[in-house]
Amino acid sequence: MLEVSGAPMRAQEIQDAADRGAPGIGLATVYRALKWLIHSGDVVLVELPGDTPRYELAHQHHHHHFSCRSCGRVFEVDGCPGDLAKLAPQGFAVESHEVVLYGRCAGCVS
Amino acid sequence: MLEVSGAPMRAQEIQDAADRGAPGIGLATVYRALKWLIHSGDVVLVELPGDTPRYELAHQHHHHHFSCRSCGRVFEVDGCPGDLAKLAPQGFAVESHEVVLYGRCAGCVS
DNA sequence: GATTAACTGAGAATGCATTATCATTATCCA
DNA sequence: TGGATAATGATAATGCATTCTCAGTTAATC
Repeated sequence: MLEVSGAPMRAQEIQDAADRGAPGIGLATVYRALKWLIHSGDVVLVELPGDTPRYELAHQHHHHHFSCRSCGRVFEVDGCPGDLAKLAPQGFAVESHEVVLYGRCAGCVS
Repeated sequence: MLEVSGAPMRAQEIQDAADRGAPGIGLATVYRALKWLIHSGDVVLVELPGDTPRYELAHQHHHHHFSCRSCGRVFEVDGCPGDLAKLAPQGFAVESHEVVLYGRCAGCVS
């Protein structure tokens, strides 16, 4: 009933996609569905610096994101630099981290 | 004329600080000054996921940020995990990256 | 000191994502 | 089929950072 592509989508993009399958879907309905899905843990809010909020299917595995400066699309990145706790100053307790890569995606590099 | 602490500050915080030194400073003036300073390269806009924009003095050295979940303050972190280009999928060109650590700062850990 | 130009602060206006409102429509069950 | 209840869509309202507006003030020039 709610199609979420592999990449994090903006609420507006989700509405567009939903509207393509079932014309007449309102933004309010999209937000209502997102509210549920986030609450149930099926969807996760993804906020990248300087970008409007996006939503993606909740994955079990830890991952990060790649933002293409050319086309604006956001991709998931499986790898992780690993232990970043040692970067923090003495006495700081690191509980989690976010990594965002910027550059050009395969489609925009060529 | 514009005092910027070691940590990235919100526009509102900058106004508060400026107002303390020279009462009557308006937000408009703060934004006008920021516009200049950013344009001249002396100040950099720092956007952390899910947080309101902050501004910090432009440093030459590459660094990242630590956001304290307890007190909300943001600190600079000198270290860097290094080469993150290998995390991206085949064919993706990584040009830069952002790393944000979350946890508790020294003051909030104790 | 008078005139002009540049700057300032207060508050209105804007843009945007999100939420609330509410009349309408679909669903369910007797 | 009818009536109660829940879901929906359009749109207005909200909250927020930021920009615009404009009258008043300061600074600069002659």
